[in-house]
Amino acid sequence: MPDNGAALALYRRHGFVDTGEPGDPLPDGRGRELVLAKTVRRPFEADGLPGFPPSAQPRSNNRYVVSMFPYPSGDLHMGHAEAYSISDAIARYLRLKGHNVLAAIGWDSFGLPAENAAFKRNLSPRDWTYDNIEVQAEGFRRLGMSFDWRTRLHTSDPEYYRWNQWLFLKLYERGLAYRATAPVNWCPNDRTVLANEQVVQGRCERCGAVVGQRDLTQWFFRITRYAQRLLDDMDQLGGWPEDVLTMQRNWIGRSAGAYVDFPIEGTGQTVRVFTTRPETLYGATFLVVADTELAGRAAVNPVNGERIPVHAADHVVSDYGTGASIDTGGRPVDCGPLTGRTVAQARDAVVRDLERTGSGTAAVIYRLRDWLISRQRYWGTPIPMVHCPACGVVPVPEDQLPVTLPESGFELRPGSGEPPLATARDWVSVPCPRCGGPARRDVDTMDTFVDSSWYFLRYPDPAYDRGPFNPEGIARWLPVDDYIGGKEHAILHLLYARFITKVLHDLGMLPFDEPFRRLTNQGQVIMAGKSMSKSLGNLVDLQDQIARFGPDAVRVTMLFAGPPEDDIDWATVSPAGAVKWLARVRRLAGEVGLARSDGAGPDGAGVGSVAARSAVHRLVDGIDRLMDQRRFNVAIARMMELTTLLRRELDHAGGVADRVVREGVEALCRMLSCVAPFSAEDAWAALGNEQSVVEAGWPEVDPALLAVAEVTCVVQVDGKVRARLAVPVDIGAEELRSRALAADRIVDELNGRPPRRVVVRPPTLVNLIR
RNA sequence: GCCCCUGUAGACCAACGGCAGAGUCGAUGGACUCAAAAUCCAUUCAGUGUGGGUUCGAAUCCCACCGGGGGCACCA
Repeated sequence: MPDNGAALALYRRHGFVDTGEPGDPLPDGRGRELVLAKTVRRPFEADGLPGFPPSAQPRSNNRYVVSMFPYPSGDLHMGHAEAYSISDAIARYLRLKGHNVLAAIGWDSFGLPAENAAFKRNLSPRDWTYDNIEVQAEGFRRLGMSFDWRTRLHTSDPEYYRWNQWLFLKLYERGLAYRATAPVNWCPNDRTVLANEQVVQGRCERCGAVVGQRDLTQWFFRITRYAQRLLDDMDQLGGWPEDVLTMQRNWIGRSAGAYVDFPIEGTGQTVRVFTTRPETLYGATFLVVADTELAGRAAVNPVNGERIPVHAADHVVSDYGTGASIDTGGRPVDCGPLTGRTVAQARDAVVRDLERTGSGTAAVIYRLRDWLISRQRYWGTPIPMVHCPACGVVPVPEDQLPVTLPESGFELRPGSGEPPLATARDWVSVPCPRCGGPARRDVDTMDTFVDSSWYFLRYPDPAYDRGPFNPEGIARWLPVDDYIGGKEHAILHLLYARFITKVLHDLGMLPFDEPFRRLTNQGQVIMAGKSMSKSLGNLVDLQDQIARFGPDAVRVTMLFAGPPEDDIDWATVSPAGAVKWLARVRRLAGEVGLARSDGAGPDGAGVGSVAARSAVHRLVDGIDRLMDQRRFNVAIARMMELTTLLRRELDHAGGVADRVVREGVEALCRMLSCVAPFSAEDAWAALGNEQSVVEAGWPEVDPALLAVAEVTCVVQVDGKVRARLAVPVDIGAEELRSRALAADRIVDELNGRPPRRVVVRPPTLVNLIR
């Protein structure tokens, strides 16, 4: 624990005791949050779960919960705590509801930060990465995350990335991986390729030199071939937030229109233009091209033979559409022979005409670009290709995978401008798989988005060695029921994962073609309006918060702050408030548990009130629905309400031995275990239970108790409340109408004049309009 | 510039088109205490960004504007 006297005092006042490591003896038996870690861990680390590894469990009762896996940049931070508090609440809820749940964890452990850190501190990217993973794994245990640790995988393990290479070969076989020239950021001073995030305002992040562009031949995945399916299959994504779907739709950017060829006078050349508005071609005023070569000449409009000028402008992007555009001056359809037709008719007519004369064709284009996967980096998956002077580009045979990274004998930041792997001379030289002659390995590594586009398929059996994933595991768990992650991955990661899933589906390896049924976004944790990040400084330290308030209070604070997708400003929330609530629950459970062990509460005493019992059951039912809707903030508010209700009932009605109170406290502990596992476990044990609360199941609701016999009906006059009536819930419209009209206050109000209109909405509302 | 989301007490957030308040924090008062802390109880405060519209009835649906957040962008 950090030296923080005042906070620690608060923590102790609420009954928490710093008992050190789990397993240490209890000093006084009151608070034992930290000790309880061992209780909470047990079912998920040692005993195993039904249906894991893949067995005969039916898919129908299995639930697969995945949070976007972490990058091991250091210790866990506030953002991790939020994301995994959400996924853990879902996993624990589903377990209580009787599902077999696979809650997976792994690490996205390739990537540039490892290389940067290694270079700066002169150590190996591998050591830095795996040390951080251990720190994070321990952090997750401290937070009480109920992962099944047997899913654990690291994308930087050769056993994992060999399947990236396998995947690459499959895409290559199907014509979905190809080489093309593309520009990269190039720092002339460091003589190295830079990632976009290493370019700050056009300058190299490290040395400040102006970054230029350099053309390199690189590998691409042909995601554009799947553009239409990626768009169409969004119909299946009813469990996704609408705004994420909108973002993906915009990113794909489908445009339907036509290509039109404009002959350029005096050159014999034509310029091809894409337009979404072919019906406006009659009004074309000038042509705009990206390159300056043609400018100043005249183009001939193929629809009417008019001569129009050609301008050059740099706003025309050469790699979108055709690199040329047409300005129609916004002139309307009623030009030339199109007058009087609808836009759709005019469009069809123009396109037909263009196709007939051979000067154009209907076309659909997409904003989406192919996926450039080559990285001139070390800490990534080597691209499994060999360049042979005789045979050209040759794939590494599958049985020679994995192509492992060299451990030594290379430069991480070569001054020559080569990629790091190019300096691993021994590693690079390889006999050509085809002719056996001397050849060179591809010296680039893959974009880490490749790693993350299929990892969720491997979790059910991460040691599987006969393919990228175990088909039985797929049959038992996939697709992912609940996927949780930040909106910063709304486009690229999710689009790539959808793409790769479709490719694997087309390879006959997956029975589905959308990987994630339901997506929950979490917002960011910010501090006093400022976002936290490595570069800006982590304004709030997770470990410090845990030390001050305990893991449960941190989790509850995260979930209670608002809807999951909203940002949390840590300056506006109160972990101390969460501590108080958890302590209240524990006191309740302690008092009720003590009553039993003391033998207090003689039989027949404290049978409890029906009204209180009904209220408890209604709350449980409501919390169930709220959890199901992932509305944790409201669910927790209801749990707090239940806590208050039970306290009142205990103090002023039934007492400690009251059956309703006991039933309510037990239900509360079970539900609480979704969001505050340590405290719930503690309170559950205090009630005298031997088994873990996670095995207790979700509290049963008696439907008979949900019904309320009597409700308050509001009687309005001209929309203003004038009277309230206690009425039976099943009251009929006619009966309610006459009772409302007979109410004293209403009789006075109407003063003998009958209302013009009466709106009756049984059983809660009557509105009289004068 | 285009698209999406969002504006509710001092703060964070609730509210099937039907009584604006479930919950939390803060503040205030009380109980307990020699006193304080902790605990318990109670109270306070908004008419829902602004202006229109639809409706018997609008925080909720529609339109416009203003503020905040996000996505795309000289994208044809």
